[in-house]
Amino acid sequence: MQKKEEMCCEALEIHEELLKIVDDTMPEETELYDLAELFKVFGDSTRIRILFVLFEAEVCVCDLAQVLNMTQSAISHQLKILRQNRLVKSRREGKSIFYSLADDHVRTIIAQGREHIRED
Amino acid sequence: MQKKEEMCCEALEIHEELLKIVDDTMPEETELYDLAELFKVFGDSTRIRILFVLFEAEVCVCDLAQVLNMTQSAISHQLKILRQNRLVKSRREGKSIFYSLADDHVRTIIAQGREHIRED
DNA sequence: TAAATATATGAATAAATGTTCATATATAAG
DNA sequence: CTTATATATGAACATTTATTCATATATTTA
Repeated sequence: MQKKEEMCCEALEIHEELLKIVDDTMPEETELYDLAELFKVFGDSTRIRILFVLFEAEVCVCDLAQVLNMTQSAISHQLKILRQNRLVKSRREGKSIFYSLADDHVRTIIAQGREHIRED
Repeated sequence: MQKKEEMCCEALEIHEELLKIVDDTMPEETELYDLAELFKVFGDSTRIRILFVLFEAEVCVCDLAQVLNMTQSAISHQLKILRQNRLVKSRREGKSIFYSLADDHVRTIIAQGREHIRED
């Protein structure tokens, strides 16, 4: 018999079953961490703005900075985060480095987010 | 003629065109802010874990706390954020309050995130 | 080789965020 | 009406994070 402190809502059976289901379906600790890490990247309006620009064209750092009216340094720092999470890729052309979207998950994720906030 | 400081990458024409496109397609400031706000909610592994539990069942606060091995207070604080962003809804039943997913965007967004991190 | 341009990055600072602790609210039971 | 149970919440603290500033790296041009 369980101790009182370990019980909850007086619903012991449901609790046991829930534990089993969660144990079966909950992703590994590292995957949960990586998922949260990925969504953190989308959780900043500067990075969102960068992504919206890259939806339209391949753009160099200095154009991004000008279009978004931010310093080159701030943009570079954010591009590093986007790069590390494989949301964008880069390509050198002379002195400039051009950035573009890495894949289409970015578009899907942002599209779903927009749908959600539009539905109130 | 533009001043030198305002130029960039010596590619003036492309820059002008980019400005126009971005001006046409970039969402309003408030939408960008709301989007970032929404993704911030997904950017915490505790909230992600809560959502994974709610993928499987409607669960009361105290069961969530036990299953995730966290304090009731911590869970309640996070549920408030999930509620405020309409990712979960709640229903009272006696002394307990049961939480469930608000809609299916949550599943889609998380599924896309998982796909992204799995593709390296 | 030296100067100019484009980008990256480390350190510092200010702001945002998650958890804990104490406590408030709400419902049910005695 | 008093006590117990379930949940919510404000304040405090520690951690994370975005921007700025100064500077480093890399490429092109003179």
